[in-house]
Amino acid sequence: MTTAKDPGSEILALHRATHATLQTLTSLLADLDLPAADLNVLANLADGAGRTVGALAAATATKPSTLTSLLDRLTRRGYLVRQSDLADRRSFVVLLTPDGLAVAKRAAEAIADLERQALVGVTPTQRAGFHAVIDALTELSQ
Amino acid sequence: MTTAKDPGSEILALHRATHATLQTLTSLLADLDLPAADLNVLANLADGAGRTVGALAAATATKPSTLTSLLDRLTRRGYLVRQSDLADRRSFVVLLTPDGLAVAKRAAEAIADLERQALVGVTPTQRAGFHAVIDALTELSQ
DNA sequence: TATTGTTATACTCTATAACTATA
DNA sequence: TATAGTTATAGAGTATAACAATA
Repeated sequence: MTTAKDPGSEILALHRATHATLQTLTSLLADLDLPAADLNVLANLADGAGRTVGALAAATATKPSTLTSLLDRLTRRGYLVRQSDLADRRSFVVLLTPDGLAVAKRAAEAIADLERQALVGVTPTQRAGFHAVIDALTELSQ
Repeated sequence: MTTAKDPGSEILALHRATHATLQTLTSLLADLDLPAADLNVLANLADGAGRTVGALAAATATKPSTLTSLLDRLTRRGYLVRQSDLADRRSFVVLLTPDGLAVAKRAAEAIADLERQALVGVTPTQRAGFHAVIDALTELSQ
C-alpha cells in the first residue's frame, strides 16, 4: 500500500461540517430572522465585552470590509452600536445593546446546545484533539 | 466554579478555521483563478470517480441548487461534464475531464500539503479526536 | 405521487482598491 | 508614512419555490 487512504480529509471535513452546522443553527433560530454570519458574529460578542472591528475580523477570520455591511445591518436592527475607541480614534468598538445581548445569548446557547447534543459520546481527549487540529490549521492559515 | 469556561467554542472554532483555510487555499492556488467553493468541489472529485449532483451536495453539505451555477462555471471552463445517469435518468453524473482532473489533483494536493504542514506536531490520537468531533457535529446537523 | 436537478429570484458573503481620519 | 475602518464595486455563495423530466 503506497497510496494515502484519505488525502485532504481534515479540511474537506471541516468545510462540510461548517456548512452543515450553519444551516442547522439558522433553522434552529429561524425566528430571529438573521443570516448565519450574523449569528456567528453575535455569538462571538455574547460575553458582552466590546471588541474592535479588527478584533472581530480576526475572531471570524474575515476582513473588516466583510463586516461593515453585516454590522450596519445589526445596527439598523438595534442590536449593536459602534463607539469610537478613546484609546485610538481610528478604531471602533462594537458593543451590543441590551436587545443585542439577548439575541447574542440565544445564539450562543443554541450553539452550546448543539455541541452538547452532538458531543455526548465524545471524550474530553477527543475534544482536545479536535482543538489541537483546528488550532494548527487556523494558525497556519493566517 | 459553576460557569462553563468556553461555551460555543467548537462550532465557532470550526467557522474560524474554515474561513482561514479557504482563504489560504485560494491564494495558494491563485493561478487557477477559481473561487474557494470550486476548489472544494474539485477536491471532492479528485479521485476521478463520477458522482451525482445529489452526492456532491451531500459531500459538501450544500443544496443541489447551490451547485448548479458552480457546475455550470466548471463546465464552461472545460473541467467537467454532466452525463445522464443510465440507472436513473433524472440524475446527472458529474465527471471530470482530463483538464479538470489535473486541476482537481492540484487542489487535492494543496489541501494535503496544507494539512501535512499544519499537522506536523499533531498526534494520530489528536487527529482521531478531531474526526470524532467533526463527524458528530456533521451527523447531528443533517 | 415522489424525487432529481434546473431555473428564476432574492439576498447575503466576500474581497480588493481607493479613500478618510487618525496615529 | 502607516494603520483602522468605510465606501464603492464586482462577483460568488446560498437557499426557497416553481418547474420539467423521470421514477
